[in-house]
Amino acid sequence: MPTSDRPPFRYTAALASEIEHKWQHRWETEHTFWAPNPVGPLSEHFDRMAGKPKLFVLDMFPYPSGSGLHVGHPLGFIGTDVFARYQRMNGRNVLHAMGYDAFGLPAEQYAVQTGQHPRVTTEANIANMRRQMRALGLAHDPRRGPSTTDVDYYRWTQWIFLQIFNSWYDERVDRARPIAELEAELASGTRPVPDGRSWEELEPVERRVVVDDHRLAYIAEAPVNWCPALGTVLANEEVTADGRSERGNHPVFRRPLRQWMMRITAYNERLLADLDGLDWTDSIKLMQRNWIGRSRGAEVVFTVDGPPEVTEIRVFTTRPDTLFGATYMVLAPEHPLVAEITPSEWPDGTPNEWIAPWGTESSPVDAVHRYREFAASKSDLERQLDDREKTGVFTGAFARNPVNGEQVPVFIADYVLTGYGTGAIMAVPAHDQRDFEFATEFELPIRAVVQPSAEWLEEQGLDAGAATDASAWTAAYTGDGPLVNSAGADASLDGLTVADAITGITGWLEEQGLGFATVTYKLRDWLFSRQRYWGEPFPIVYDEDGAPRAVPESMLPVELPEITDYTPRILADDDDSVPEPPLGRASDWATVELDLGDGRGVRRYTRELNTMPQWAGSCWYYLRYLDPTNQDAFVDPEVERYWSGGTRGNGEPSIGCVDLYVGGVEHAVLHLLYARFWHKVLYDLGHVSTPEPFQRLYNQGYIQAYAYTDARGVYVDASAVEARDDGWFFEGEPVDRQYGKMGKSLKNSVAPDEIYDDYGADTLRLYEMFMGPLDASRPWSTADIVGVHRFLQRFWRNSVDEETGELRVTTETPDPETRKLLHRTIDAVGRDLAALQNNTAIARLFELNNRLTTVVQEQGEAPEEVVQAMALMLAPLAPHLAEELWERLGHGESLAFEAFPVAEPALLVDDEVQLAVQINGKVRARVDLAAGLDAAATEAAVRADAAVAPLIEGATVRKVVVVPGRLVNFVLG
RNA sequence: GGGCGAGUGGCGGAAUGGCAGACGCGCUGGCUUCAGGUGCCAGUGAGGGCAACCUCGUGGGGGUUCAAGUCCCCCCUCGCCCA
Repeated sequence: MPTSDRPPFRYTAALASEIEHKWQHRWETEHTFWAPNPVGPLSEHFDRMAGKPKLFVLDMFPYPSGSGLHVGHPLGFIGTDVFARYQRMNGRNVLHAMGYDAFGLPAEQYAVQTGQHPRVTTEANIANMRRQMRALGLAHDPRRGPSTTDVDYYRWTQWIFLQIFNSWYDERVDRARPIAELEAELASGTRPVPDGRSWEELEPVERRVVVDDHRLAYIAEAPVNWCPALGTVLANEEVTADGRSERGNHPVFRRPLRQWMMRITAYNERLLADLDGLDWTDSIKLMQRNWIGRSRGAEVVFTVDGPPEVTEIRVFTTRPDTLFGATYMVLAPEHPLVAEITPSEWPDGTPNEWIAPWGTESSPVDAVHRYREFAASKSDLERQLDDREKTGVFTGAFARNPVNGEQVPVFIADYVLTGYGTGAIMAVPAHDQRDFEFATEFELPIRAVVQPSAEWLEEQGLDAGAATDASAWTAAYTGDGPLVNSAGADASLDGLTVADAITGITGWLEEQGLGFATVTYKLRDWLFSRQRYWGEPFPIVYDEDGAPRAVPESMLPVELPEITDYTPRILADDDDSVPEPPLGRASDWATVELDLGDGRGVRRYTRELNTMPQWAGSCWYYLRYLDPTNQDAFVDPEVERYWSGGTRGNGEPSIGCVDLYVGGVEHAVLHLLYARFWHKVLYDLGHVSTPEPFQRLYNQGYIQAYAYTDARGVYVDASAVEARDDGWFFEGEPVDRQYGKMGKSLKNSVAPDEIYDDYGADTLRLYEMFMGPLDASRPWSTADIVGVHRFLQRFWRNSVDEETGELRVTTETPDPETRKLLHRTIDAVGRDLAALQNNTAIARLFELNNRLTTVVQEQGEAPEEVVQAMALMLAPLAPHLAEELWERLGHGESLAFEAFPVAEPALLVDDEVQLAVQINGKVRARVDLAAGLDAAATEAAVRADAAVAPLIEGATVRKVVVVPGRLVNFVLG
């Protein structure tokens, strides 16, 4: 509310709001940011884009939360908007849009509590977020904002699932192929049936099993993380290190269940190799590589003697060189051979401590059973914690070490995981820390086979005698050294280095048929089903033979049925509880009569009752942005080709679809890995034209905020805390200050709406971009906003009379100094915006505006040349104010497509430069010289300078370093 | 424990190996048609000096270099990822 003293046309929150609403409305009604496709329904005005290169800018898909946006959320959105607007002014056809990743637990949990259908909550949340986004002035194409929960969207999620389901990975050509081609190869005999029989011999059901075993989406009985409280299974990544659910912190149990899996591991090598062609930071690439976890090693065959027959146990080891040091073996508790090798009686002389923790009175079978139950209560992550006490139990079986025929006891222990390697290890306690701890716990022999360095022995306080005798060691030695104690009847490794020993023993094992070199990966197949309601239904039905059958594409979408109770249920209230998916209660829907078009006519089927995980919808949304209204395809191939590929920053061809992808580092692994995997499948099947989804990835930082706790440790409303010299106070009481993520729980959220009310959206945008580099996290400070607001206010005042609202610009040429600064600013701002360095671009604009303020004070008017260029430079950052000034300057059209100003090169060079003159590296004088002098002329001129001459007079100049245009350093002797 | 990244005024942050602290907040002083948070101008790393200037200064210690916030080694602290 303007008070009497406030000029009527001052740039206040009220005026900003008026301008912002006006332009948001104009952009919407004039379709300013509609990015035309080359063909199809969204191709209107494509001719205007003829010859312009495309640019696809993408933000990570937001989840529409019930509490709406706080000021931390839009940081990346503003960053991409500034970049997109800048590139639009540089002549690119820019696609920038925003959809919603709207399936997921919060809406469903709210539904469980209130009975409100998740769709109602979800749509209200989306509407609220759209309103908040629109108020930010983001230049999105509003036609391209799907939600994963739209039936028209998840229809295509289901379609992609079917593509994956109907594919297999052909190792021979290293790509996915349609499953029909596999069937043809099996039928023709080009490809043998795995069990050696011929295709003709197989019953139809058996044929299905063979084929289903190859599919990229398949059903498997697998140990999963079952979370009864959430009523669903979780992916490993959704379970914390202490065995609880990441969401809600509920206990999680290991449990074998029939689940949908995605064969992402088929793509291990390509997911690794293709990272090389992406413009991602090294740290993100490293995280992906670590997650895939490729390691070379050898598979070695150990044998367990008798009854009834010899059993082979395959172990994977990265250290086959230490084979002579293997003094026991460990199988994962879930290993399928455990039951087979476990005898009914303990062998004579079994040490008590091997079985004691699980009951000395028991038989091996009992002990193994009890231990397995114990292990099932632990998550994979928990089981791998180094500092955990090692637990395990002796199975009663002994295996034979292939290199020396030694008998070694076989244990099961939860530090060995089924999913990694072969689920079995040879334990070399002397050279593996976990094995060492286990061996110490169970008093197993520890045999040194790699001689430690003298340095290590000294650190451990051991004498030289301990080099080949590990009995006194207190830790495993994992370094390099000559092999010792490693001679058998047929092979000796003694004296070799670790690397040579690995090569040597691997070769020997291969010759003997006892092992071979191999590679394993940490990455495992992706658990793809959830026992939830609010997700995409699988387009899968089962008939009486139990095999999954695809719902034909023509019958998509398979819509979510209406139900009234969303509560997860457990069918039995004990350890063997089985999840009952909520969809099981939609009995009309769960059983269906269909003609699958397979020639068998209408039959009765039951539907898959699980739903897809939230990752599914976010795996491909960027592709739907390209062609969101297409009813015949998930994206038109021509449209996809148009927006994909292109040129990288370094001029090389792009292998990705999206040119710039901005989002938080928390998605560094899972989302990016899953999306890359789906994209590669689609690529193999010919549905997309690039092998990768995201060419350039940029991780924005976070806006964090201070939070305050009172004497009880309870968070208090941060906005009501006042800072005094002696600390922070809430309602007069002292409080403690902490620093953390902005959010409801810390009571430190600031809503963008508050900032619009006090300053306007342009100020908020500018502040978020100015407060630091986009990739750094920094604290929010509402008090600092006034700085950028003042800048906008001053620029406005420099251009528009605050009393009359009239423009106050002159067409006269600005003075030379001002022009020079203008062109330097243009040069710097252009470079900064292109490099996403919006903070320094804004600082340059401040400097130019400060100059402009002086000019206006002196002359009463602003040079139009400067105002016009500044409006254009400000357009990506504070678009509403820029548009308003542009219009007042007499332009009829939006400046969204105006060319960004270009600096005149002549004005970027100085005719005179100031050089620093250093004596022994310290600045002692400054000298003004004509620009462009070479080193010799510079030195001569500097020596001749009156201020410099006395500094070097009489001294011996040992060396002179001249950096023309910058400095001269005299090194005196 | 391993890997990656970061540490610069009271605060947010600038600096192709070349004059540290751009720009903004805050603070100090002043101006105004002003009671008041968002008007305007100037000053503002620390210490010293009336001054021009001088000394010190980018987490700590060493090194490379004519020259180091920047490169190398060790250490400390924080963050993230992995174990």
